Amino acid sequence: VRATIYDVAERARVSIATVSRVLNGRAKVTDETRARVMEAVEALNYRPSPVARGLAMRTTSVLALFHQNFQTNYAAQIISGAESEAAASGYALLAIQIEGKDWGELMRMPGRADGVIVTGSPDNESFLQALALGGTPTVLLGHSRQDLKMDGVVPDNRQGTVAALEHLAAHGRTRIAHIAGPEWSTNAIERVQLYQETMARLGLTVPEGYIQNGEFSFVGGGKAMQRLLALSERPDAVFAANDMMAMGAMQAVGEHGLSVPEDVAIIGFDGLEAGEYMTPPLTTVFQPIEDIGREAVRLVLWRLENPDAPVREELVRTELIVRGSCGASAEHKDME
Amino acid sequence: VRATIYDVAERARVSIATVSRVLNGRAKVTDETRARVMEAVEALNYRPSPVARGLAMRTTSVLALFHQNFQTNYAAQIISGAESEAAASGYALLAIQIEGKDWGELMRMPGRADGVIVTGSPDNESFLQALALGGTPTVLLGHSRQDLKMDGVVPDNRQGTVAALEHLAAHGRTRIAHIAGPEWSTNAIERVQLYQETMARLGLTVPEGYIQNGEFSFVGGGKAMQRLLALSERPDAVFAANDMMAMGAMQAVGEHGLSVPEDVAIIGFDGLEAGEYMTPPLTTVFQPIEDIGREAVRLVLWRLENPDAPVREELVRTELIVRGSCGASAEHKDME
DNA sequence: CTGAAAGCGCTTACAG
DNA sequence: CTGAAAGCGCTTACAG
Repeated sequence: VRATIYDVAERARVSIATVSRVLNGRAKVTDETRARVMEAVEALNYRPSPVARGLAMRTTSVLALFHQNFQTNYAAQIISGAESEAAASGYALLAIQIEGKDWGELMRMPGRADGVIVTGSPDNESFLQALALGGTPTVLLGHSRQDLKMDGVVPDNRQGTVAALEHLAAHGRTRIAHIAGPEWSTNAIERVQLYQETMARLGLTVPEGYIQNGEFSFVGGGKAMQRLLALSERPDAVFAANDMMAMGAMQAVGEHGLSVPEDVAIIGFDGLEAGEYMTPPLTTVFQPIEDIGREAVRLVLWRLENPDAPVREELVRTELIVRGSCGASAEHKDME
Repeated sequence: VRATIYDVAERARVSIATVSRVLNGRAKVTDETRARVMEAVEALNYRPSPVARGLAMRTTSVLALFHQNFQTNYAAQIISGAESEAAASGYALLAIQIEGKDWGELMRMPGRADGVIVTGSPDNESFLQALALGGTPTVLLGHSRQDLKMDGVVPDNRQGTVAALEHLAAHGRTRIAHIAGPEWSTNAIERVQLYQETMARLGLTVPEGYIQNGEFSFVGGGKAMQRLLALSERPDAVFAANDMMAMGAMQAVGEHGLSVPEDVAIIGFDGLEAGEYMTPPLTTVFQPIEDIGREAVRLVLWRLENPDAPVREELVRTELIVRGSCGASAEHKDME
């Protein structure tokens, strides 16, 4: 029932080629024919079929975003940033949750898009391999892959982790534990390594059980904290790989009859707005999540234009935001 | 560089029609030719082009989700639910933020999808009109539209609002104010109406200034609360149209030197996990947001199959969850 | 500046 | 069961 380019051409008494030209503004067209065509377009309420155009131009004007699960604040921010940036360049955003899909389902999606953004994930190596083989330009969130020619936008995990741990150490904490994120996140994995590395450099020991997995969730963070509190050598500080886990940990500390930051200082990662309103407010390593989503889109679009350029890895600044949960907010304010 | 159906046909020494048939399993094919085709498919790493298939079949296997802004927990849950449900039926989900796009940009998107889900919004009436005119099956979040033949999935705002207000009244609150959501949300608008209606039925007055807009955000809720606290007849309770605003309001009450629930009882709407961890925990009207997303997808898919069925409106249950912020959690527990 | 025609990569009657 | 051919709705050399 929708009008096609043929209907428009007929009404405007021109060829479909001309209709196409005035609509795309690529070639010279008489003002008069242009007017006739536009009149027909209006009258018939014509909208070109993106699908047909896609077939003809071998391009979809779609970008696909793959992420483990969208049901988090982090995902919401990535999607929001990516969608606005994509839209600004005329692209639509396909949102795809990796969780719950088998390999076959996943592999059906890239064909729908000109470019792909994937949460960096050692977990789905075979998916990345297939993606590389398929030739779809891909940017990773969390790392880059020289071997697969995939660009990446990665937060400065080193800077953030080091700042957090040094801050805790500077304020006298010595038994600093780590609540880690899930295996599928390269960011989470990198933060564990940086935690270990930095602890060693600071001359602090990492006793058995000081690294607990909290799966990036509030509940997981709480459980991880409970395990830490059950340790014989109870930690006096915790660095969590994201804010949700840090908040869960705070709550667990309270339920255990201890208090934050007196008994256990806590620092999270992300800089979620919600942390600001906890009691005490959550100290955190801020990363501009929405910007990371935007940057990822810019990177794929750039790669589309520069297929042969060397792999790029964009490092995004992180920043320690000292609030109440690390027990040093007053001093910090003086220092600023 | 990607193999096409022609490459496969050539290698398997059959026609492209046969390749198509074995891939879609629609017609009878000899086991032997099937094997040859599959071998070629594997060898060439062939994946049919969704775009070409789309053109030929006049279908995209894509659903589009329009929402004001994705940067909220609510949006994350809607997307997550909608995407899983869509994927389960072989559809991909296009995520589109209405905010920041002009009419022309918006209207380019429906052509990419077989069906559309839109956050109910009086604000973009002309968009809905155009959608109806275009003939794309559409389901609305928040209401339905008989006149435009659009189905809807709507939370039971009446049940939730009435339960919240009656609860507050039953516990002796008489000066109950309302923090409303933005104009673009039909849910927000309906909640205002139900607030007024229910207050009247309960014999409670709604003084000038007792309805303040908080734009569905934490900050907006805080500001709305400040305005309420500045009123000569200060409210002793607040019913907010969502949890983010309720949390912002809680924080504003604290900053004003008053306490929740003693001075001001607060009830939100949504049932976000975060509310559970506030101090005090937020009493709220729960609605199954993720399920609403799923249901919306089921509804469009159903409409695709039943173009001529009468308009359907799915009512989704809501439920008052009594926690600390309304000042009645102890009694309530006894009642259960 | 404008038109006729080929082509994008599939699906699906229509024959056989 | 299988193939030749038309068609889906566009874009874009190629002529004129």
